[in-house]
Amino acid sequence: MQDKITTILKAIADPTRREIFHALVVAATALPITQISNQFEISRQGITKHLKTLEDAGLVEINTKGRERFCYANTKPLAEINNWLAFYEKFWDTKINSLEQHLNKKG
Amino acid sequence: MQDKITTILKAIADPTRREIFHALVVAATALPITQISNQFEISRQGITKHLKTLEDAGLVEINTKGRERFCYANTKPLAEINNWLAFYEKFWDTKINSLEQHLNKKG
DNA sequence: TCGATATGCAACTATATGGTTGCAAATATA
DNA sequence: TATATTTGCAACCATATAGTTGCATATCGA
Repeated sequence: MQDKITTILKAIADPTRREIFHALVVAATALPITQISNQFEISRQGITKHLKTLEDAGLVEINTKGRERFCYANTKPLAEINNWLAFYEKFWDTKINSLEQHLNKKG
Repeated sequence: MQDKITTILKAIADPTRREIFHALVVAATALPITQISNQFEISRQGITKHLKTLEDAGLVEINTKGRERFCYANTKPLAEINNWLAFYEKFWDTKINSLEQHLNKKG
């Protein structure tokens, strides 16, 4: 389907998913789905879908115990983004505005 | 509409847009739209749409000169992502797997 | 002035996405 | 065992997204 970095970026590009992810990161413990969905306005099924997307990106891991499914955040895949950003960091302040360069050259 | 970080993340979540952005970053000079679209398989209008999305995120700035529109990359908005990531970096290696913690507690 | 080039706008299509509801199945508990 | 709880699956809906084509307009250069 799509590459790893795209999957990760799409997962966190949605504000609701970022909220879910954040809630899981700051939680001291793994949380079952219903308990997560209680913290949000949208339906449990909506939450489940978001969790699936986060799981596909490796940002959430889910472990079944009895009838419950405990979810916890895994922040490691975010390193991929950091990695992607690293290349462009070089340009953050040092790069001379290339348009101006261009226009100056041409007059 | 949506907040800044969401706009930026959505902009770079698309692989084609990341390619366009990359091409502009590594270009030594600002590039007119047609010249950019020559580097890609999709139509010029497709490229224009992507450029609009990147522009909305502040990742591309466009300057008209005559009949041409020169595009150049601005990497600075990426700092927002770096900022967002910073919080979670704390958890990258130090965090104890919270599910295991939880399960161990319960037996 | 006339033709070629660069672009924007609008309409359209197909598919992805974020969300919903209803229902069935599995597990826990009284 | 009967009931309540947690969940997954499937169908469905509305909107967003990625892409297309056609056409009009503005500018450049001969």
